[in-house]
Amino acid sequence: MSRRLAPEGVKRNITKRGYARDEERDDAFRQIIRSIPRGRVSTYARVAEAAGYPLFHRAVARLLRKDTLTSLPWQRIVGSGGEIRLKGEFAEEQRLRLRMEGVQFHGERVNMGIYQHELRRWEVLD
DNA sequence: ATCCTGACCCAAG
DNA sequence: GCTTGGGCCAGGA
Repeated sequence: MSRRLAPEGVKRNITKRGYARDEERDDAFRQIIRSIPRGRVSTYARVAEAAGYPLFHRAVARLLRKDTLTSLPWQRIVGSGGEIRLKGEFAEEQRLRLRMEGVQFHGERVNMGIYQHELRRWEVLD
């Protein structure tokens, strides 16, 4: 069976909790993140929006911080404008990983004009 | 409940 | 170009 993530009718854009299971939201994020191919990148905000949860960019960052070991290509998520948002050695690790995938930088930033991946707005589960 | 902080973002200046 | 302030959501103290 399949279902749309963030189905119609789910309330969004409101500041109260509890309108969607956090786990459901995180699954939506994981789907989107895994859809980014090698050598391409996307941003926190775009992942959130594509998953059906605009304004939840910070939640994407939280997930990546906590969920690094679940085979997510975390290095492919960067800040708007291609900025690396990790700090210190972690930022270096991300740059290294991206460069190994062939992503080139313009100064400190990823060249988004070339490497930004156009995300599909929804994904099918199962 | 309040306060602080963060792998965020964007409009202004 | 960069810096700032305000907005955003959620987790932890």
